[in-house]
Amino acid sequence: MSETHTAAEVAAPHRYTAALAADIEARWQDFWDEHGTYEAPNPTGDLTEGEGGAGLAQRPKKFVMDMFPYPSGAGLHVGHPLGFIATDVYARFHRMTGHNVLHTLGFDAFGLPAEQYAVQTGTHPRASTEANIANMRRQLRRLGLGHDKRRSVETIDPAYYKWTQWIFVQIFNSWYDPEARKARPIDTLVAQFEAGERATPDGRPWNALSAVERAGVLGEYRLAYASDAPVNWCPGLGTVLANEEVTAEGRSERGNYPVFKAKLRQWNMRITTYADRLIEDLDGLDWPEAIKLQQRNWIGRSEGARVDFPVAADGDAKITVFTTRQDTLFGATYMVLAPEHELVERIVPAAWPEGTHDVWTGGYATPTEAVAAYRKQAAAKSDVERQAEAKDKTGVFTGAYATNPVSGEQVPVFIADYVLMGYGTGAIMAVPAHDSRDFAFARAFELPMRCVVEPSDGRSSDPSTWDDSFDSYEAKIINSSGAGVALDGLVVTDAKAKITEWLAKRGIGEGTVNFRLRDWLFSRQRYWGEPFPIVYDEDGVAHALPESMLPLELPEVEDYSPRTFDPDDADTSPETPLSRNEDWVNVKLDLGDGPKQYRRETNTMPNWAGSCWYELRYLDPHNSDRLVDPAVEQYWMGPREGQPSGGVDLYVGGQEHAVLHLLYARFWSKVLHDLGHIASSEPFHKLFNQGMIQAYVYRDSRRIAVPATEVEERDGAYYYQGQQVSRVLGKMGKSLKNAVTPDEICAEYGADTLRLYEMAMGPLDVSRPWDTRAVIGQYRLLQRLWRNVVSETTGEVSVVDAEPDEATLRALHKAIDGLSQDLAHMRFNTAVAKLTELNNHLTKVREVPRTVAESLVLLTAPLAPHIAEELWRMLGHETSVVHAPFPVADPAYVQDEAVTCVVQLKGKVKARLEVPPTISDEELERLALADPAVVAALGDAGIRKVIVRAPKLVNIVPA
RNA sequence: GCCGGGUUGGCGGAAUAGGCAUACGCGAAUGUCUCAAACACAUUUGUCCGAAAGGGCGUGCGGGUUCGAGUCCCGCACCCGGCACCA
Repeated sequence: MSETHTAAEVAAPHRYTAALAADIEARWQDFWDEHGTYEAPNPTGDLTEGEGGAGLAQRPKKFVMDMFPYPSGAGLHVGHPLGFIATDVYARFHRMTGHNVLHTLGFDAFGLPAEQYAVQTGTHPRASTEANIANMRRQLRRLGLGHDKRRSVETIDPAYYKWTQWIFVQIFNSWYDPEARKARPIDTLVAQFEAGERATPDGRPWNALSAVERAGVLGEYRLAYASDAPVNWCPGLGTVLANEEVTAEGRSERGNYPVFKAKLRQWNMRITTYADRLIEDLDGLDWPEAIKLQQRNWIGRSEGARVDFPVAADGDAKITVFTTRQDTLFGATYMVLAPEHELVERIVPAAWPEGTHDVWTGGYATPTEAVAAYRKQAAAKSDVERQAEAKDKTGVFTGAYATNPVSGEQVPVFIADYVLMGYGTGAIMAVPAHDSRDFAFARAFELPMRCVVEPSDGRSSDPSTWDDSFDSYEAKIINSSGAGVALDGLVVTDAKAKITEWLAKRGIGEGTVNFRLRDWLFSRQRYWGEPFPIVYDEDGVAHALPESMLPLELPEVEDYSPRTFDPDDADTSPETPLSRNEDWVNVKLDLGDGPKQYRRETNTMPNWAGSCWYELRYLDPHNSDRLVDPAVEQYWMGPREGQPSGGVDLYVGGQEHAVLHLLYARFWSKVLHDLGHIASSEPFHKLFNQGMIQAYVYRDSRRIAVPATEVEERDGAYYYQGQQVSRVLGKMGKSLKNAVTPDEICAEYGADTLRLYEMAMGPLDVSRPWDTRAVIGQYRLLQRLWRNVVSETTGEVSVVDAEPDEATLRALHKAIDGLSQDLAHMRFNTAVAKLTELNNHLTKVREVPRTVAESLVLLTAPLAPHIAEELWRMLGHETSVVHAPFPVADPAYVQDEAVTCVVQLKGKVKARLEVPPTISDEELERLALADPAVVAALGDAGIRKVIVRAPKLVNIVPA
């Protein structure tokens, strides 16, 4: 103790202060670690021990999970732990209501930032990542989060990524059987080929194919496959990216570099085979509708038809289009191929046909020149430019004509970049009268339009008079009769069905479903990721490593930095850091047919890989024989009542993962389920998106952020070093100079105060601004709580062994009831408010009865566990409050003895009556009409009607 | 452009199921304690009129349903998020 005691310290030497909080918190954090307080028992395996391990079968379980953090070098700011605190409160509440609760936290530690940081500072990514993890573990421990530390995983741990690689091998060694609607081992497909049940592409028997040919055939089926395909190449990052990692502006999500299309040999996951199931199974999940919708939109299912248009000059060639409006086939007056479409070379004639319109040729002498020029121009265009020019349609005539299969009409074939190679078949039939894009193109190129859907908005049926196309699903089809089929008079849906059937009968089309979703590009030209468990033999055939060779550890290399290029130089190609280690790349292995020379795959997996399945490893983190013990997985995640697909009971994280991580994880889950490795077919049953904690950003006249803590407010304006600065709400972060760390708040008030503040700020799913000033409110609450149980002068427990009075009992049971419901439904902000109300009530009671104090402490425990443990111990309990039973409300005290009934006159409150809650309507009406204030307000006016809602309301309507 | 979410005091927010608008907290004002300040504690705090009693007005804007609307319906404005030439 120092010499200079403040007056308050002298007057109240045992007040709850930051120093006392720090002492309490450190002690209990040590206690929890020593006693394994948060260890949840498994039904079998090495983790059957754990607090409350007995009677596993009788107790409900709860698997509560956060999206695990990426260990950034900047450490945590107060925004990061919001979700962690929420799940912790939720987990603690469920422990106290008798659940076996699994709650832990790992680290998603492979990925670009660690590597970029490592390159900048010259440290190995493992070293910087481990240091970051250690720092974050320290910061998180300070918050008193009740994690089962035995179960924490790190994706960079070889013991962990052994199983990431193992899962990759499972996916590589399977195919999707559309009949069974599930993934099956690739052997079952080979068996079909061998037995001749399934024909090879060229019809030869399976055993007549060479090993290379067989590998090629199987590659068309494997769920993980390498292929040459146009991919997103980002020279600035030196790697290729998944579609999901490219922004709408055609730039990289990380780093914001330009992204180009380049044809490269890359690994992919056949996620498209699961498109339907990924949509269907959303129905059984308890997810925010907004997120489900985003996933549905991303997968983008659309029903339509494929239709073949024979090329007029080349009887064998046909252009297959995908359309959702096959009912408008009679209105198709031209066709468009994507510029890259492979049919283009084949159909282009030597010369322009007789009478070719001038605007169609682009001013070139021959179709070949025109097409080549347009292709070049289109390829050079970035996605940004392409979108900016979306309204100005460009294109060029190929010189070829195709035959409309229903009208027999010859329609010109164009190429134009408004048709995308990656969607549908890369070719469309253009119906300018009923599609706005085709309409714009037809206007620009003076192409004919035919109205085949009767306009229902009063316009004429002559498209030449229109400003835009007409689109309706309720309208009737017109002008659509021809060779063998007539659609006139049918509404759109009926016309679709009829024409689809007709096309199918003729073998020139069929009803089909198309998806926006593409296969998932799975390889990266990076060092800091999981190596692929794949080697290539001398013929270039890929082989998966057997389980006995896993994990395939990430080798040391001289230079782990990616080869990056001028961000704008599209004519570059990636170089993998792993390829620089020749000793590692070239290996002699025995994969079952004797030692042979192989070459390793030198790409690494994307950073999503490790997060696609980590929930499973939490369950059985040390199992070296299996990914997860089936009995353990069944116990924690198996399907059950109301959770048809099984999964984690609660998963909390940010909205930014709506499609990426959540879609990938669902896909892996389904494959593992199909192959019989897990009982659950969805990883996360309930998903909750927490909002962001925002912070004010102050900028000076040069728009540069200034340190937020040094800004002063005067008369509604803000000043930094005398200069006025602007204020906007933004993200919290180091670069914006507005980050507040949990460490500083813990130092000033303690972790319990921080926890309460974050929970009290507002509903968990809403974003709101951080306000350091307001934190003190929760500090005061804890001081009041402390004072309600402990004397500030003696430090002794001050509760009395007396019966609580009626009002206190009602306040207590109301709080118990309110907190029970609020915590169960994750309404943490109102839970804190109710705890505050109870505390405020007890502050007014001179002496707090022991029984009430004990309940108060139990109610506090999920939210502020340290102070609750300390008070629980001081009240004489030997065991931790963590597993103490949460109080149960007595309904007799939840309801008020007297209810305030409002008496309204035409909806305006005129009087209040204190009445018993059981009062009858008749009695209440009598009382209300007799009330002097009501009589006075009513005056001479008669009564037309009286609405009585006993016991809360009477509304009188005067005549 | 399309889809989704939102708009309540000076601020964060509360309001089962259409029934007392503003719980709880911050801030502010006043007071107690203190030589003083800070802390803590107590009281007040939507707004307008009024000395008060009391009254008027109030949940983004305009309309509607209803005895009664922050809540339901129609139209509009603004803000935030997602998707975006997807055939």
